[in-house]
Amino acid sequence: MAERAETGLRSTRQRHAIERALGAARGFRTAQELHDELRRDGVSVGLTTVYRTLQTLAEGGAVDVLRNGEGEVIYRRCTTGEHHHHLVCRACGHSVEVASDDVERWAGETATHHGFTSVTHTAELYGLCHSCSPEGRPGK
Amino acid sequence: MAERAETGLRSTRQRHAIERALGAARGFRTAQELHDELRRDGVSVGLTTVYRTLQTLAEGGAVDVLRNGEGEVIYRRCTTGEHHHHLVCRACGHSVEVASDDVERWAGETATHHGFTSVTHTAELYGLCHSCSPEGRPGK
DNA sequence: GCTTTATTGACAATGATTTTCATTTGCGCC
DNA sequence: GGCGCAAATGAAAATCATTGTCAATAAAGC
Repeated sequence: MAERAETGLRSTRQRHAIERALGAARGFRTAQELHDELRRDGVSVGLTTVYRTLQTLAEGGAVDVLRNGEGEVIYRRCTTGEHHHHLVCRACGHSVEVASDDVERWAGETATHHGFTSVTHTAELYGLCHSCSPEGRPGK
Repeated sequence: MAERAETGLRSTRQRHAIERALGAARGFRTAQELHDELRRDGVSVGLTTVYRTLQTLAEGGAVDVLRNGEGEVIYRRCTTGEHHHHLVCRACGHSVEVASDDVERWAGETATHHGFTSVTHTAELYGLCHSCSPEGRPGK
């Protein structure tokens, strides 16, 4: 349940294709988008396999996992392993990736203070990007 | 599409019940949890109606909408004032409310830096409370 | 080349949310 | 107080992303 890194894990055509597609993508992709792109590329891979492979990669820390505004799971190849959060525009969906050492520290300290372990956290910012902001008018 | 406040909108038993339940709830609720609580309260309201009413309230800005870690939509009565975050135990569901000035400041600064306005944020911590922690064994 | 066993993938199943549509019911009006 | 219509309700069916099932396939090691 926690030992898998080198145990099994065969090198298959499908896994390579999925990793390549993920690497080629600049941003986040849903499993289905990735599946479509592979099909478009002429690579035949089952949707189930895409889902499963992405999960496996995510467990191994090879990809970042989060959710888009609609609750769908989205994946991205892990950029140097450091994790960050997102600032999303409520109006147009535009998103910016932001670092957040402060939040990481806060999460860790708060959890420890309350005796929690194995802590993960979510922190998303929602607002109106400058293109969507009604200038000079404070929202709501 | 933006004019509805007084147009239609009848005052029904169901809508009142849902609003009351939301007000009584301390934190976020999924539509289904709310539905269960209403049933438990002896109030008969259709699940469909709960979903629809929550959507309507959300559109009107009366409730905050976000998603829990599993991608489910969760609602909370809009408390534009003070807010806090939650540290939730993954295993038993126990939750602790935590203040977080650091996060508030980070959210504000980050948003401003990127030109966003009307920013709100969510920050939830998920972990294992000390009762559920496998002592001495790091998770996963 | 052969065996073992992880992997694959078509299909069924799940579960939250939405849609459909016939019935009910606020609410303004007479 | 009674009518009528559009909004609201809700049970059941439809969606849709995701997960489970399981027989067939194909790496890796011998």
